[in-house]
Amino acid sequence: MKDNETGKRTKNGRNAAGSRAEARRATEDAILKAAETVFAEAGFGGATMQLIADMAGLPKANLHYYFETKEALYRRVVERIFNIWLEAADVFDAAAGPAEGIGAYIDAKMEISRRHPNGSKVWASEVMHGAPVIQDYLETTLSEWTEGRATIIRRWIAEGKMADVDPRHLLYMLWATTQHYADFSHQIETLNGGKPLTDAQWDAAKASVKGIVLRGIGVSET
Amino acid sequence: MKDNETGKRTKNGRNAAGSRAEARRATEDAILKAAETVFAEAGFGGATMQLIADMAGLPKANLHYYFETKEALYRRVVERIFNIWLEAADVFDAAAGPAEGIGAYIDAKMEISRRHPNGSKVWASEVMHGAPVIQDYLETTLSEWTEGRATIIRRWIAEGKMADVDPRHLLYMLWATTQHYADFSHQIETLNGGKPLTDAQWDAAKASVKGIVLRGIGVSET
DNA sequence: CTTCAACCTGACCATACGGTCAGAAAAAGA
DNA sequence: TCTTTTTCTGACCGTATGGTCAGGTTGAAG
Repeated sequence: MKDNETGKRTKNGRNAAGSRAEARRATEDAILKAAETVFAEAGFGGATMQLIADMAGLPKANLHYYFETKEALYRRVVERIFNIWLEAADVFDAAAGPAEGIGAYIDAKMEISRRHPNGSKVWASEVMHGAPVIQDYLETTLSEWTEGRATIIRRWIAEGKMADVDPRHLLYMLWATTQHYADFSHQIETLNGGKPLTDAQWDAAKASVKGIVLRGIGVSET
Repeated sequence: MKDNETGKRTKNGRNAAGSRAEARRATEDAILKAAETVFAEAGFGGATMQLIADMAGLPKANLHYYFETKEALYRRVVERIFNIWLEAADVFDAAAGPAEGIGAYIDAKMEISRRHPNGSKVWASEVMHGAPVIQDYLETTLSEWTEGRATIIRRWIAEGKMADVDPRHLLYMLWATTQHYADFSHQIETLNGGKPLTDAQWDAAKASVKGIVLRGIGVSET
């Protein structure tokens, strides 16, 4: 490939300014972003390094300079979305009661589905295929997270702040309903006349989910 | 529809139970079942004809005698689960009101998640990757199905039998929550101490989902 | 029995994939 | 400037995959 850009920039023009470390991070980010898209669209088995390289605008061999293997790259993509996923928990912990906590959690997770649909899909795909690369996360971090949140929910129930429902199944319902808008976005889009949800429709979706769930656990919406 | 075989017997009077047509169907079924498992575990891209052949106990070349290509085989697997999926709608239509109809629909779909987890995963995977082979189903059959059920729900709302919720988002919630128990079974299993849900736990899951959803739409459980 | 179509399969093929590597180019350091 | 380190890349390689095919086997029909 030829480089006929102005001399000041680096060859590919991507890392015009900044230190070596910054340039490295920027390239890694570009690769990770492309990989997320390709893995989401084709699955791990269907994705090819060549496709990821093309989408990132790099030669394939360069990918292997930044990420040893396809598995290593995939793992990084999965870890990335898992962290975003976990961060949504913060709103849960800070809440005084279920209306606030669960309502905010639904909002946060719906926002993740909207902003990171590809990451959600990669995560769903990974778990669906038996979590071959993040089984340890499920057994440690996620397990602890779930137990912690279940404890909070049980306390709210004991305090009479919400109906007596099984915390586990409530959490599964929250995950399922919110992730559905990312993982099945194509189906939703098709049923929406082939068009993505508008901002207003996203708000309606959030309101609908919150409305049913909160009423379902005996909490009046705020 | 298959025309009835003449029921003839072989010259030596042997039982004709294993007629040619029956044998063919049995082999096709074995292949489809193996394919469902492999596609569910590895995704379309990760699945190999060799793996499917091994699981079905046939030489690979034999698969191509029954199914022209990998895609054709995959399509048949997807169509199969889609039909099972649609059948669950029957309980919806026969119902007099939401408590009955939606309650029975949840039960039916939870039962599908339990009995056909692999099929559910293949379906989810297909939709997640943009429905490359069943887009037409989404646009025709599923679209009509959804509109029909939405109409029923709107009627129930008009008759004051349930709260005024958006039928679409209610349906998405039903699909999401029930399918979650199939698609994310591995995660649920891990969070359940590494063991599959017992019969009692499945009953609890059903009850929990029905409880929250029905209360959420202002219907007292029956 | 003989015939014939349906069924089955080992061996093979072209392709595409993940990954490697020698060495060029660029940047940093002296 | 010259040297060293990091970054980049075209060309290449071994392997595994989806698919093919010629020829063998089976069993029903006549």
